[in-house]
Amino acid sequence: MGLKLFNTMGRELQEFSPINKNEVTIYACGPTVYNFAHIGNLRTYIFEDILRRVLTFLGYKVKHVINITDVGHLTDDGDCGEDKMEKSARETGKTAWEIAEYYTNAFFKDIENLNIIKPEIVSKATDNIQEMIDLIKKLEEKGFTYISGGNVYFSIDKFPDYGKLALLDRQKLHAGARIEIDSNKKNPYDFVLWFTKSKFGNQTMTWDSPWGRGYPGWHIECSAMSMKFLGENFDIHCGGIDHINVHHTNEIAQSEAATGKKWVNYWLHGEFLVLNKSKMAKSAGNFLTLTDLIQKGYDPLDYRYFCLTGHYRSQLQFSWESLDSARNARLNIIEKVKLCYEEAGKNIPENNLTISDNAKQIISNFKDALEDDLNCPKALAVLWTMLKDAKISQAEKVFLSLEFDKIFGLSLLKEINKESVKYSIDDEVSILIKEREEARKNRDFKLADVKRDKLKALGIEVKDTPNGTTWKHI
RNA sequence: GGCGCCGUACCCAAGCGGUAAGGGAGAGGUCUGCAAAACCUUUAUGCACCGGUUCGAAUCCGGUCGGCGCCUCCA
Repeated sequence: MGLKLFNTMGRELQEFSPINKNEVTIYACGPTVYNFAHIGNLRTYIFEDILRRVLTFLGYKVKHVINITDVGHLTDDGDCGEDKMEKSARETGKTAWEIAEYYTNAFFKDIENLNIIKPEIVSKATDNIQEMIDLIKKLEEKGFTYISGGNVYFSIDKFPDYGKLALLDRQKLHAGARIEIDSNKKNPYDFVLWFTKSKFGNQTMTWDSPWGRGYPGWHIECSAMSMKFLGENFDIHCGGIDHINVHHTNEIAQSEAATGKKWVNYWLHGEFLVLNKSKMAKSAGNFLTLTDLIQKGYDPLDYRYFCLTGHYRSQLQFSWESLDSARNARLNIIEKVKLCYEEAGKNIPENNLTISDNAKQIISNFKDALEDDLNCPKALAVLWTMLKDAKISQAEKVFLSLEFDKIFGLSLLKEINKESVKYSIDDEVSILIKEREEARKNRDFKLADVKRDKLKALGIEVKDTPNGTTWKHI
C-alpha cells in the first residue's frame, strides 16, 4: 500500500515519495547541550529512530543528519536572553566548550542506551560557523536582512509565505503577549541571524564575521547544516511539535529566501510526553532523565517500549505505573520469544522465503501498520497476536519477532541469547540450589521451601520449569 | 484574544462510517508438592455529555462540559 506520512505542511496524510528513489534524506533537530536530555526530548529521538528504521525496513537507504546545538540558543524569549551554553558555564565555573562536550557525551550515551541508531551525520553548530556566515551573506545580498542595534535580523515582511507551516495569521498574533519585545526589530517576529551585541557581556564563544565578532542565531544553524549535508532540497525534516511555530517557521523563511525554491518536502513532528498534566520541560523543572529511570531500576529499553505504546502524534501520559506496565510487557515478550527459541532448538528460518503463508500474512499486517503513519501501537499488537497464534510455528515466531525487532529495537536477539548464569560448586547460592533440588527429590518440601526462602533473602529467585530449575537475580 | 489538539475499561493505548486491537493490573481454571512459568477463560451493549446526519456513528456535523499545547526557552 505504500508508506503514508502525516505532513505538517498541509496537515494531511500523504503518500511518501522521496526525491531520490534509493536514498531518503532526513534532517532532525538535535539537542542543545547545556543540560541533560529529559525523557520527553528522548521520546522525539525515539520517534525519529523508528522513522529511519521503517524506511530501512521498506528498502530505502537513509541519510539521517542531526545537529548538536552548542551555541546560539538563548535562555529567554524574544532574542533578549542569554546563550544557554554561556549561562550554564557561568553557573558551573566551566567553559562553554567543556559544558558542550560533557552534555554531548551524555546525549550519545542516552542514545546508545535507548538503542537508537546513530544518525549517519552528527554535526556541531560550532563546526559550521562559516556555512552560517555564508548563508547570512546570501540573505543579505538578496535583501532579506537588516542591521539594528549591532545584530543582523531577518525581515519576515520580505518573505511573503512566512508562517505557512504553522498556519500563522500574523494579524491575529499577540506579539509580546508573553515576552519582552526587542525594540531593534522592525517587525516583532523578525529574528536574529547574527549577534554582535547581547545585554549579557562576556560571551566566550564568538567568531569574526562581516558584521563584527559575534555568534550565530539559533535558527540559522539548522538551515546551514541541513543544506550543507543534504542539499538545497531534501525529503524529511523532523522535530518536536513545539518547533513548528517558531524554529521551523524561521528555518523555512531563511532557507527558501536564500535559495528561492522549496526546501523540505515532508515535515514530521513528534508530540509531547506529558507528566502530571503538563508537558515535560526543563524550564518548568518537571522533568526526568534516563539516568533517573535507570537509578530507579528500569532498563532504558523499558522506556523505549513505553514510547512504542503510543502513536508519535499523540501526547503520551507518563506515569510510573505506565512505565511498569511497559517493563512487564517487554519482559514478557522476551520470555515468550526465548521459550519459542529454545523449543525450536534455536533453529530459526534464514529469511522470509522459507516461511509459511500465515507468517507472510502477519509480516504484511505488520508492514501495513507501520506504513500507516508509523503506527507502532498497532504494530505491537501484531507482534502480540502473532506470539499467541497457534498456526505459527515456534521457529517462525522467533523469526518474526526478530524481524519486527528491526523496527522496535528491543535488542531481542541479544536478550534471548542471554544464558542463565551457570553456578559454580563453591558458590553459596549454588549450594543452596543444590540442597533445594535434593530436598525436592526426596519430597521434603518443607526443607525445599526453607532453602527457597534463603535464596530469596540473597536476592535469588528460583523457578522450576519443565526444563529444570532456573534462577535469576531479583 | 487568536490558533491547534484531545476526552475509549482499574491504568496505558489503537481505532478515522460497518458493529470496540493490543499491553499492564485483577479474577477464575488446567498443570505443578507449593510457588513460578505456560496455556485456557474472564474484565466497556460501551467510547465525556446533549442533539443532528445516516440503513448504520467512538468515528461525520452542531452545541455543552473538562483537559492539553502554541502565539519568539522548549523535543
